[in-house]
Amino acid sequence: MDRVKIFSDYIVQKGLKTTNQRMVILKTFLSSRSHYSTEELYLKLRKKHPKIGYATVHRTLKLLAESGVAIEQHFGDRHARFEPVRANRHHDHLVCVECGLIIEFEEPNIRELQLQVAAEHHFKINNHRHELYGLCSRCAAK
Amino acid sequence: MDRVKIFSDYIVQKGLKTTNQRMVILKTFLSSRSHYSTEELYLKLRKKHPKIGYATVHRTLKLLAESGVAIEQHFGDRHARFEPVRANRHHDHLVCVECGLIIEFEEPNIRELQLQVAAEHHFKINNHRHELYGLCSRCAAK
DNA sequence: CAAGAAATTGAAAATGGTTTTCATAATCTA
DNA sequence: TAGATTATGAAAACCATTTTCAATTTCTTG
Repeated sequence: MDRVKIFSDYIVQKGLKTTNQRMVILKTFLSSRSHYSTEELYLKLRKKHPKIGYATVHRTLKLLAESGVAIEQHFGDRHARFEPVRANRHHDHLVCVECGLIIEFEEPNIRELQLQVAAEHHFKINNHRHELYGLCSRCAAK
Repeated sequence: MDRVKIFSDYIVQKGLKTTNQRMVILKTFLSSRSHYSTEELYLKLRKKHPKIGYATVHRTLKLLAESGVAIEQHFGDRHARFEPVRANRHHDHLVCVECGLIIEFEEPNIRELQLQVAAEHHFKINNHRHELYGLCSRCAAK
C-alpha cells in the first residue's frame, strides 16, 4: 500500500488532523535518501518551507514511526535517524565511521540464525538491530 | 591477563595516576553483574563510598572503555551501558523490552556471515552491534 | 622524605539532542 | 460557518553527558 495512504489512514484512525506541514514533511522524507536525522530533514525542508519549525519536524517524524511509515534508528552518534519503510523490510547496516556512509544489506542466513538463537532462549523477537561499523573502501584507502 | 593489571598498565602508559576512586570503581564494576549504566554504578558505589562523585564514575567508565577493560553499549533506552570485557569477546545480546533482561549469546556462524558481507562491500570492520529485542519467556507468558 | 609539578576529584554549571509548553493558528465536525 | 479540537512554532524544559574550576591527591625528583 502507498505509504502516504498508510500515514493518512493512521491520522484519521487516531483522530488527528491532516496538515500541510505533515504532508510536506512526509513527502520530503519519502522522496530522498534514507537515514535522515531530525536536523538534516529540518534543514532540508527549511529551504523551501522556511516556516516549518524544528519541533514540527520532530513530532512528525515520531508520528511517522508510530504509523509504521518510518523506522527510528540509533547509530553510534548521538542523534536518532529515521528511515522510510520499504519492501525489503529486514535489512541491516554497514556504517563507515569515517565518512558516515551507510550501506544496507540483507542476508537471509543471518535472519535464520537469529530466529534460531531466539528460539533457543525462548525469546519472542519483535525487532532487532544489526550494524557493522568500520571503514568503507574509500576511507580505508586513505 | 588480569583486567586490573590491564587497567593499571594503561594508566601508567598514559601518564595518568592511580587513585583510590579509580580502583574502587574498577573493582565494583568488575565484580558485579554486567551492563551497568553510569547512574546504576554510581548509586551502587555510593552506599559504601558516599564521597565518590557522579563525574568521577562517569570519567572512570570512559577510561575503562579506553583502556579496553570495558565496552560501551547503547541499547534502546537513553543511557549508555558499560560491560566488562571477558573471555568470550564477541557476543551479541537478546534484550527483553518488558523486564530489561539481557542475555548474551555467541553464534560463530553469524560472525562468519558478517565477515562475508563486509568483504562483499569492501568494508573493514572494527566492531559491530547486534541485538535482538523482544520478550523473554517469562514476560511472553504473562 | 619533602616539595613542587601535574593529574584528579567533586560540585556545579554547560552542552546538546530531544521533548514539552503555551499562545496562536489551522483543521475538522456538526 | 461556528465551535471544538488538534497542530504549529518559538522558546523553555529536560536529562544524560560532559566540562569547568578550585581544592585535593598523586607521583616524581632533588
